[in-house]
Amino acid sequence: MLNYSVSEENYIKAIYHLQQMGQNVTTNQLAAAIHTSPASTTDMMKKLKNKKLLNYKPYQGFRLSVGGSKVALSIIRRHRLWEYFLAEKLKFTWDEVHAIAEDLEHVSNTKLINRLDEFLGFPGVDPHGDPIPDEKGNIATHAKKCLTDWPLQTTAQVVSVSDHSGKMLELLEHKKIKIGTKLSVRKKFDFDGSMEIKLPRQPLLTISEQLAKNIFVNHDA
Amino acid sequence: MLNYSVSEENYIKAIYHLQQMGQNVTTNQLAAAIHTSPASTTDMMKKLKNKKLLNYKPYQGFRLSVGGSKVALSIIRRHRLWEYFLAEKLKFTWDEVHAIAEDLEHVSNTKLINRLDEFLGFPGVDPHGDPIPDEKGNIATHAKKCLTDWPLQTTAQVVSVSDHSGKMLELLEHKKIKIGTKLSVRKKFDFDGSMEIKLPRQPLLTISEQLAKNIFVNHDA
DNA sequence: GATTTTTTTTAGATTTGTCTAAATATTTTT
DNA sequence: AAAAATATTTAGACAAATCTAAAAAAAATC
Ligand SMILES: [Mn+2]
Ligand SMILES: [Mn+2]
Ligand SMILES: [Mn+2]
Ligand SMILES: [Mn+2]
Repeated sequence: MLNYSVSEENYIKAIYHLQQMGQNVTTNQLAAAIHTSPASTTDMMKKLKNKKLLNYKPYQGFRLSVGGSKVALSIIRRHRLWEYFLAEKLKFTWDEVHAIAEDLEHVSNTKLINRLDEFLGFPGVDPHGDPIPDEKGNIATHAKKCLTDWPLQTTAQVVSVSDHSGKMLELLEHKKIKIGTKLSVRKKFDFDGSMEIKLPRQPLLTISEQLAKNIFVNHDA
Repeated sequence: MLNYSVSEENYIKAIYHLQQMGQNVTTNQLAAAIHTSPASTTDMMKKLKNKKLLNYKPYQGFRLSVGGSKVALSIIRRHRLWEYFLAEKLKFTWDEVHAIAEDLEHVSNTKLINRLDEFLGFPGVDPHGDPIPDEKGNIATHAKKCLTDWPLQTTAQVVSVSDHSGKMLELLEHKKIKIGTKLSVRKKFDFDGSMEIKLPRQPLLTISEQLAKNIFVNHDA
């Protein structure tokens, strides 16, 4: 696989994430995600189109081509393996790993990444519960659901969280919720969307709708 | 400490190494070391001078300032810690680590590097035997000597090697010489500079002048 | 369906790091 | 001490990635 600049990689990865949720990615969306101007984004889209990483027609938004998706998955693989390394081996907290991995992900040496993967014991998910693509770009798609959409009185297991901030981590630690935690929703209140949840051998907890929106669950494995 | 671009860091590090051996570093020397044109080098020297990292007067060559040396030592610290990680944890061979560390060294997050240092057990030297600066920029200066200058019949210990290529590694492995190996020089031949050396419990070995020039030794610890 | 608003693209500049070719300074040789 | 050779700097250009402001296209509103 060819090599891409740090900028190109950041755009490619951002498009990948944005196109997960919805149709074509728009210029403004991408510009906001990457903190550049829409004008810069258009320039880069032309370039990535030329390199056949992108399907792009002016004014129509864009999607990654098959080749572009492969590149994206390789960047995501690097990012998540480094996140795992930082959390597991260097004892960084959850909210610290993302920013550092944002830089490390651009060191694109295949042998390095595969050796790192092996050293870490081929982890399946990163510290936020997101799956790590394998060398060929295969990525596990566990059908997770937002906690707000989970049926009442049904045991669930936390599989991932979508907010990676220190503030969210503080709250989750206080409530003793982490990736893998089992819980069930006892009651939901329409007034503010808050809910009462039950963890094994713990008193009932109340969590806000805002928190619930950032927690993703699945059936107890 | 401020942040510098990848290019700036590569120049700074190269100057540091070049000025170790001799007086002022010259434009052509540096251009050759970094694989750029002399013109580009002059441009960069002006820039680094402006940033007070360099003492530079046109046509007179350059040396790092105190501040510039600190920056250089911080880059070298990152480089050598990653080299150690790659060799020790990811099982890369000696000749592979340098190229990868050349990229990793530019991820300049102090906390990352200090945690890595701790994780590795605060190693004193990198896989080639070169000392690793500490957080404050202190670097051990063991007074090593080139094997070609070592007195005959005197026990020596290999402390470092200056060629990091796979070809040199192949030869050293064949001769069973590595960092820490004890040896003494039995005989030197003026004709081609070759020498016979003795390792404990091994038959006499002959090595070329070229090899001896890249091996550095010290008194048996 | 015309008008207004929003989105996207284009035009033109700027910064960084690089190059080649030409000019200038220094060093070496005669 | 001139002349020749070498080293260094300057001049001018270019690619990449960014920006702001203006123009053009699309979408939303009336
Ligand atoms: Mn990044
Ligand atoms: Mn993550
Ligand atoms: Mn480097
Ligand atoms: Mn080294």
